[in-house]
Amino acid sequence: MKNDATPKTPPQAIVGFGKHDHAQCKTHGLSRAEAVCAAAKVQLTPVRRRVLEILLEAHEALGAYDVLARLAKEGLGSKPPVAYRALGFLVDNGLAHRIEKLNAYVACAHPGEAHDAAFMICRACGAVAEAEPRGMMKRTAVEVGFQIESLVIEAEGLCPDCVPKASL
Amino acid sequence: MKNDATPKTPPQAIVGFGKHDHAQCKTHGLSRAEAVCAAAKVQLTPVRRRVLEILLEAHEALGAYDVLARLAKEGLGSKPPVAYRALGFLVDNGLAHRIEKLNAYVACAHPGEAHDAAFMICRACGAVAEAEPRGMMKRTAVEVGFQIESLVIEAEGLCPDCVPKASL
DNA sequence: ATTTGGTATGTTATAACATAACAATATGAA
DNA sequence: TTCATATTGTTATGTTATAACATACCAAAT
Repeated sequence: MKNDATPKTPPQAIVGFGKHDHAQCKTHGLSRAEAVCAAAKVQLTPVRRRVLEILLEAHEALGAYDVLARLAKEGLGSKPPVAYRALGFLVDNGLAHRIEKLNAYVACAHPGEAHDAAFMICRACGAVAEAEPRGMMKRTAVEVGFQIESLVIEAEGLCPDCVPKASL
Repeated sequence: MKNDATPKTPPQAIVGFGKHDHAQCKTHGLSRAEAVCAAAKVQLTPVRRRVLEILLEAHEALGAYDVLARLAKEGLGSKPPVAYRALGFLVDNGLAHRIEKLNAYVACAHPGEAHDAAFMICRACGAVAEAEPRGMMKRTAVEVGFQIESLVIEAEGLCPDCVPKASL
């Protein structure tokens, strides 16, 4: 069943930069989240579920206060910790990622257990695409004896849609 | 403050995790900075020079307000913009890097023109080692047509000194 | 049925990080 | 000198984040 009555104007990808069926990636994301939470024996509560929906609906990375503003409009919480805790939960459970360069959050493209990710962030339109971080740093780390616990790889630049329009 | 759990005893590396001649890396960093600024026809003013010294002297990444506090003690400026401008100048000219995960700054290990870098950040002692970001994301980006302008690669974990002491 | 323990949420207050906007001053070139 | 530009100083505010504590809820143990 699909409830497509939510056309949020420009279709900017979370997974990639191309167009995609947004309603589908939202429903898919939610059902994956249900499964992940059930498997991990953690609760996808109304607030957490709604925050994930908000991220899935958004066409770009959202700041904690952006999320909070949306929650507040729906009476789901109005104070920073509410948003930060829900976002923290989603990140901890591999359902969302924090983009350090933007102090913002996006729904994970491959929900499952917590994992590293690499992002390509378009400075022009704000689109964020998730990529697989391959080896790279891992080798360097092993060489020097550094034990990687988490890895942030963030590229900023222009997405395929924006390259042609680039002024600078 | 942030990293007060840091044992101030051992000299922790900026370039790597091993010991090193700290006085030397400081004087070397400063002379490289002179050359870089001369070549780029930009001014290494007293404030900027002192901020670079502060970073070179520090044994860990410093927040802008940490830097500011040191400047203030010396009468070189006491308001946030002073520190942020100097740090911005150093980053823009490849003399320092911003560590997104920490909202903090370190002197660059290979001063020269602006360049990407990868960091290994020890969550236990705050030591930060700079590594060379090799290929990796670049290929993924080319494949999808993303034009990388800047890249952040940040690993967090335990440095070689802290692995043995690891409790968790 | 009550207590207890765990998880989640609500709230206050504040810490920590960052920049816009404008004034004052210094520096260098015409 | 005079103008233009770069830098610094300052005020005010904006933005992001968390500590600390209170309350609500549910489920298992007594």
